[in-house]
Formats: sequence, C-alpha cells, structure tokens
Amino acid sequence: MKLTINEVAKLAGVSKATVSRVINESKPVNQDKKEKVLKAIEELEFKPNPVARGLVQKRTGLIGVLIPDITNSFFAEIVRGIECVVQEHQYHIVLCHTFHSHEKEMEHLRMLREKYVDGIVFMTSKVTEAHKRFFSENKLPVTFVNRKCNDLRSFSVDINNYQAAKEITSFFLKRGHRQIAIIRAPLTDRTSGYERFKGYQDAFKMHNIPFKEHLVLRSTFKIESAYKVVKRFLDEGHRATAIVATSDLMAIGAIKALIDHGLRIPENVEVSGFDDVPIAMYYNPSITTIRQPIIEIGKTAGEMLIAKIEGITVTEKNIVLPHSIIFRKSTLKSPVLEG
Amino acid sequence: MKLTINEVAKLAGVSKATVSRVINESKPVNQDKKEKVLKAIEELEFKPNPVARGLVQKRTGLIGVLIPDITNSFFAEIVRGIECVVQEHQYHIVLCHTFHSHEKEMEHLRMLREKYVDGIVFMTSKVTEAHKRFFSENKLPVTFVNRKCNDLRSFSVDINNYQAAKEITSFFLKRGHRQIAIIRAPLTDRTSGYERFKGYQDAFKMHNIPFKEHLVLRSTFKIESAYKVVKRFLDEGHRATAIVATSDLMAIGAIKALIDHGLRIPENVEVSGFDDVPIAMYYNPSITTIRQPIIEIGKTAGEMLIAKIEGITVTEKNIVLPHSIIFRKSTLKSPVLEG
DNA sequence: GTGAAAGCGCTAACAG
DNA sequence: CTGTTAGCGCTTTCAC
Repeated sequence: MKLTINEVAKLAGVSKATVSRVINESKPVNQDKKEKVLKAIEELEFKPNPVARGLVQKRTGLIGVLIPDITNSFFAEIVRGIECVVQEHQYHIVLCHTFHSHEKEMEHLRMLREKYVDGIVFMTSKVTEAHKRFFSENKLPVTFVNRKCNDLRSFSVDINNYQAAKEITSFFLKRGHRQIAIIRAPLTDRTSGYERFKGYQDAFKMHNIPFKEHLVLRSTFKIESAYKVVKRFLDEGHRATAIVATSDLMAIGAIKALIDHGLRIPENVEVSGFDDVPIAMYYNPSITTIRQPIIEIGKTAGEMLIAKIEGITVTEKNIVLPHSIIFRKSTLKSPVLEG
Repeated sequence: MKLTINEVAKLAGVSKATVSRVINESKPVNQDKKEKVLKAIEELEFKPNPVARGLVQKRTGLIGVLIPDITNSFFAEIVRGIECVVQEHQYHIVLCHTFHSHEKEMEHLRMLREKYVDGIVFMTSKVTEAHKRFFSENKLPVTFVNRKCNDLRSFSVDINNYQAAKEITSFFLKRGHRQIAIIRAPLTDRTSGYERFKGYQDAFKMHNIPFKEHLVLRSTFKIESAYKVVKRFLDEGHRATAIVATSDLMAIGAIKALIDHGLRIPENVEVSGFDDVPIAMYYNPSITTIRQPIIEIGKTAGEMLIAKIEGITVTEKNIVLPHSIIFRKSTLKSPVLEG
C-alpha cells in the first residue's frame, strides 16, 4: 500500500529528487536515467500522492463550484459544462449548494479556501461587498457565471440578458400584443432578475407603449412559484395575451397554470421562456425561448479559470456569449390581432 | 499568509503538539493552557491546513460522488440530498461525471483514491468485477445508490424496482389493457433496466397473459431516445393502449412522440413514468408515476457513508426505501375496454 | 545533471 | 499532562 517515490527511486537506481524531476519535467534529466525512471513508474504503476504534492506546491487540483441548486436544470447544465473541461485538465469539482443564501455562500467560500481549492466558479444572484472583499483578500482565481464583477482580477461569462429580454418582448409587441405579462425573478438577482426585467420594460419604451404594473408577476426560479403566481393572477380575473417568462421553468409553471385554468397555448395565450434547457423542446407545447449556449458557458467558465490557475494570460476577462430566439409551439408564428 | 500552528504555539506559549491536542481534542490538556491556546487561535483567526492534516491522517473531508450525468434530474436530486447531509457534517462533495462509461468510472475511482477522499457514493448501472476488486483492495467506504452489491463491506440504498414495475403494469392489466408497451433501459443496468423490465414481465405472468416482444421498446435514459423509439414504433404502424415508461424522462419523450403523432393522452394512450422527478407533476398532462423518495435516498446514502467513515457501526447495510404510485392525468382512473 | 537534505503544516509516538 | 522528535510523500534549494 505504501508505494511512494522512494520505491520508484530504488527500483530505478536514482535519487527521489530525480524521480520528481522526471515526473514534473521540472529540470533536464539524463536520457537513460529518465527512461529507467519511466520504466519503474510504469512497472510499479506509481501515481504521485496529490495531497503530499499539494502540501508543498499549495495546489490541490480541486475547483470549487458554488451554485444555488443543482436540481435546477440550468445550473446542472452549467456544472456539466465545467466538468467536461476540468476533467480534461485533471481537475476535480467540489460542488457546493448555496440555496441562494449569502451566508452559505460565504461559509463555503471560506471552507474552500481552507481546503486549498485552486480556483472557484461562482454562480450567485448578486456580487456583494463581502464577496469582493473575500476575493481581494485571497488571491484565489474566480470566474463568475451569469454575473459581472467590476473586479479587475476576476472573470465572468454571460449572455446579454437585457438585450435578449428586449428582443422577445419586442417580438410580441410587434405582432400586436399589448397585454404582455412578465414573470420575473427578484430584482436582487442582477442578471436573471433585474436585467431581464429592464429589457422587458425598455422594449415597451422603445415602442412608446406604457407597460402595466399589474402585468408584472413576481416569482422565484421554481416551477411551483411561477405556477402559483400565474394561478393567482388568473383567479383574480386578470388576463394577458402573452407572457414573457424569464426562465423555462417559470414558463412551464405558467403554461401549466394557464392550462389548468382552461386556456389554450398558444391560441389564447402565447408564452415564451428563457435559457433553453432541454425540457423546453419536449414540453407540451414545446416552448419558444431564448437560447443560451449553456454548456458552452460552463465550458468557457472552466477554461478561463484553468487558464488563470495555470498562469496563462487571458485577454478577454468578461465574455458575453451570443443568444438567439428559438421559436416553438408555445407562440404563434402568424401575427395576432390586438389583445 | 503563513499562519501555522507554530504561530499559535508561540503566542500561547506552549508547544505545537499541545495546540494540536486542543484543536483535535485528541488528548486531555490542562485547562489554563487550553484556554490560552483557544484565545490565540481566535486572535489569529487560525484555521488548520487541511492538506497538511490530510497528509498525515489520510483523510480530507471530501466525499466522492460518481454519477452518470448531473443533467438528469433524478441524479441531480440525489446529489442534492447527499449534499444536504454532508454539509452538516462539514464534508464536501467531489462531483464526478461518468457518462455511463465504466472506463471513466474506474478512472475517477482511482483519482479519488489518490486524492484521498474519505468515502464514495457510487451510482453506476452495474457493479462489475473491477469495481468489487477496487473496493476490496482499497478499504474506502462506499455506498451504492440504486444498486446492490453483495459485498459485505459496502452499503446500498434503493427501492424495490421489481415490485414497483410489477404494480404499475398490473394496474394497467387489471383495468383491461392488453397492448401495454414498455420503454426500458438497457438490461445491463441492473435495477432501472433489468429489474423494472422483469417486474413488467412478471405482471403478465401473474395475470396469465403472454406479453408481446414487439411491445418492448429499447431506449436510453434520455428524453430524445424515448421520443425516437416511440416515434419509430408508431411510424411502423404499431399501437399500444398503455405505455409503461421506466423513467419520467422516458415518459416525457413518449408522450411528446404520441402527441406529435396526433394521439391524445390519456384518452388514446395511457402513459406512466417512474421516479417522480419534479417535472412529472408539471408536465402537460401531469404524469402518473412511481414515486421514489429521491431526496431521502440521497440523504440516507450520505448518512450511511458518513457513519461508516466516522466509525459508527451501521446495522442496516442495504436499505430499501418505500415507493408508491402517484396517479395523475396521463392515465385514466376509470377502467377501459380491452385494447 | 544529480543526490543529500531541508522543509510544506500537521499529527502521533515517545519520553519525561 | 506536555514538549521533543519523527515522520506523512513530495518538491526544491544547494552543493557537488
């Protein structure tokens, strides 16, 4: 069980320093000795102990990933994207649930630092002062996903949420809709909440149409939350001819509530989602949505972080990936009359 | 930055061994020295370096979790359950994607051992000889989820998949259905594939009804796979009056294909799922399914593993949690005529 | 180029 | 009870 660098050194007839040099390619080593070492390593199936190595090098091959909730398929896809690239580079992911709690975030951040992770991918609804302080006190590389941070040393990858929301809202406005409701997340969520809502508002402004406060439905990112809020909206006698949901899960909750209320999608109400998680395509009806390149976002975040960790200079620190509208059956293609 | 146990020892005026004893409560220490140490620790905000500690103690506070794919909401829920309990015990999860590949599984297993994780939660489609060998060679605690392993030292948590599949199939048979198709996973997947299929078959046997080979649809766990296989089934002119899908995602793919083919659910075809992932309730139509206590499964797995790691004796090594059938709108409640 | 030796920060065995 | 002394397995000066 105790297979160490010493055994390799003994078998190869060299010192352990030489073995270390061969393994790390840190210094030139004589060709024949090198071969002997390599052969010994192979024969013994030797793998250096990363904990020991971590102790001296101050690195662990671990990357902390902080997400609100893995059961939200958006985050799951992101994590998968990250995992794909870190696997290639021999890193491992340490997964931390924050459940949208800033306290939990800080707690995890501290624990991760103590566990000497090499870097962090951070998905939070809002970058707070406490976060900034943390990352400036600890020179731990960090990439924010879906969140910008005006910190010079951190990276981010995102899409233009504002623009996307504006586009989908305009799509409805142009086709004559006037009663366009929005299901939005808390505005404390900078991108998915605030920016998407702002895009919705500005689309109205652009078209010189006043938007109505009662058409703003407040929800969380959970299906059931959107379901409830739409149900209440309908129960109270309100109507909309189109609904802009700011996530696909919200769209699902909305559609379900609409259907339960006897309405037909898209004939009576058109609904759009956001993110294009896999289920959007397979829901009934399939959901028109803003496609984000989710896996790509995860991959990019992972790549940037690893580049930073390994000391490769990254030119683009804040990457904005392209989005697009995917038209499916939850909206009509033909223009409708004014609602 | 170099805040070590030595600084604490110096400030407290004791040896570092004493500091270590206080931190770990490993040996009795004089009350006043103890207090001095505690005060010094607080003052310096000292946190022991887990890497150094890991090197000597051969433990890291890390738990490896191997899953096929986090974007499958079933696995995501499990991971969340695990995370909930390990967080309480100050452990962290190292997440590994295996993508159903046995090679990747072995690769991760080896890397995790080298990273000195304290234990592993393993979700694999099949426990192979290589796995057994691995876990017998390395006395690494392991809990299998949804998979039994006749190894005396490993744990498992699961439901009775065979029984559940038999029940749902009987439900259809009793109500007069005869053309009951099944969408099944590869039989190499012991529980979700083989056992659920066996339950389906045995329900037919129990009712003395021969089952038809052409009604067995082979799929993977992905929505699109089930969609395709059902589409082909229909395109080839086959018909079924009920479909037993062996996962909710398969049920979704099936329903979607059925609807695209102009069929109505449940009027023309009844469909049941398996697992009761959150979307099952919010799909349109909502899906009748076998409920597994998914989060509970994850939590139990985490608890058993931690108990094992911390040397608490676990009496029940193979836990089977209860399941139940949840009736929703993808099936009819009233009996139908023979199909 | 290569080996001996000194740590990385911590725990544990051993005396006292 | 407590301090001293070895290491854990590896990397990295520092001489040779």
